[in-house]
Amino acid sequence: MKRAEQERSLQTKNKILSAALSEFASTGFDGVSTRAIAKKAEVNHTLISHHFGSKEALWKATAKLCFEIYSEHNFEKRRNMQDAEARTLVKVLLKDFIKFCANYPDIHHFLIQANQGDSERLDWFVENYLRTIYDEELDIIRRAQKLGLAPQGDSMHIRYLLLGAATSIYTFAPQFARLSGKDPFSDEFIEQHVDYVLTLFTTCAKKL
Amino acid sequence: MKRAEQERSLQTKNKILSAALSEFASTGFDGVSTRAIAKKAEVNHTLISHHFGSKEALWKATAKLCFEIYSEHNFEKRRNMQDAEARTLVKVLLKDFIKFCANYPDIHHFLIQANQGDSERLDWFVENYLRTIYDEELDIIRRAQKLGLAPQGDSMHIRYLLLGAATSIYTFAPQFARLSGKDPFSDEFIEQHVDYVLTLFTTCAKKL
DNA sequence: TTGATAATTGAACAGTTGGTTAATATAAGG
DNA sequence: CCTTATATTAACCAACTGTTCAATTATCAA
Repeated sequence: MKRAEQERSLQTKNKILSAALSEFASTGFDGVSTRAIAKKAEVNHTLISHHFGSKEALWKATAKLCFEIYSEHNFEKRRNMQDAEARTLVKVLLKDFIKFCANYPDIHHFLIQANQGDSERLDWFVENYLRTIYDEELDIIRRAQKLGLAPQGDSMHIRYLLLGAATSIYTFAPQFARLSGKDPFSDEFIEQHVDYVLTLFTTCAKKL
Repeated sequence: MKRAEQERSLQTKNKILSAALSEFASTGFDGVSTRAIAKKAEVNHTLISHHFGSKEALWKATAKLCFEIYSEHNFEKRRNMQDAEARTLVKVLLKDFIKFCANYPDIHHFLIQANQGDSERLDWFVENYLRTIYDEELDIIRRAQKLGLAPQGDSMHIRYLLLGAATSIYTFAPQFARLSGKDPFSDEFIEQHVDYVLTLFTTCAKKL
């Protein structure tokens, strides 16, 4: 008779996962040891093998976590907005996307590192999760384009322009902080950042 | 009686440096071994210690190389354009910046990794090179803003928007290639990319 | 050509670190 | 209480780390 998974187990797994996200994000798969992850998670390092089987499996679980955080975040917004006017809806979605980039920089870092590392892992990630996400995102971009809320052109290309504009200041957060003396993670800054990016894209669209 | 450095020595140093740039760019300082760099450079691994002294010193030499590539590239453009009309000059400078991002993605990756790694190394980099570069860049951005070639607002912030928009598709090049089936490094694509980014920024500026 | 110096090589050091496993101990559930 | 789930400890052992040193080869000034 199997026994249900204990609450305790879930907690350790979550501690490990969030440490893994942070570590994989900063140095990539090869740059991080499972021991370093365990240390950050304040957990015995053998528990990684025990709960996830292998480092590779932990990485995949972390990738899945990225996807879930993103999806959940997105889903909630959409549900709350389902009966809004199309124009308002799309604008809120764009705004929220930018805010998400600012609030969850580790997810973006994780993706960057995945693009530098082993190509089989990237293949797996693209086929299992990224393709789904991007299909949805391209849909939003296209709707934004029709409503004059994004520049015309290849929607995939526009997506990367938006992504880059939204994230670059966080990819270079330590550098930016040193050069400007500002804290890019403060609430006021994030609000201002959202305005900058949104203005850049929407006013450009109107003009075209 | 000291003897001049041999041509042979310069060649090995350059082989090591360009391998180091590529390796540090993809996995960062801690993620790469000097042996891996030497292998990529097709050079005996002890030559790194011999020519550069230490891994740390090699990293700094690589950082300097990034700066030099960038400066040289910039300097040449400006010299060729010095008697052009201000508007044309700034437009060419922006265009060239974007093209540079597309053509030298490793330099951008190197910077990304430097922002994830040890903070003392980043300090050193910022104070010795980055601050100089950014002063010049902000100057160009401000001139572009005055001429209506870039959106209004904090010039440092605008700079990061531009940087992100210009580089993101190359930061995610493997992913982008898988999702779109296109080669972002082809000449036609780069031309198109420059158009997208430049249009995004300049038309937005006009509107404001 | 030769002697001195620069450049390269191969071997080795002296640890550290890697992921994983197996045996043992503790906690929780039925 | 007894079984199962979870956590800990110890250990393996191969691979890798940055660096040093003596030995070799290449190059140039004299």
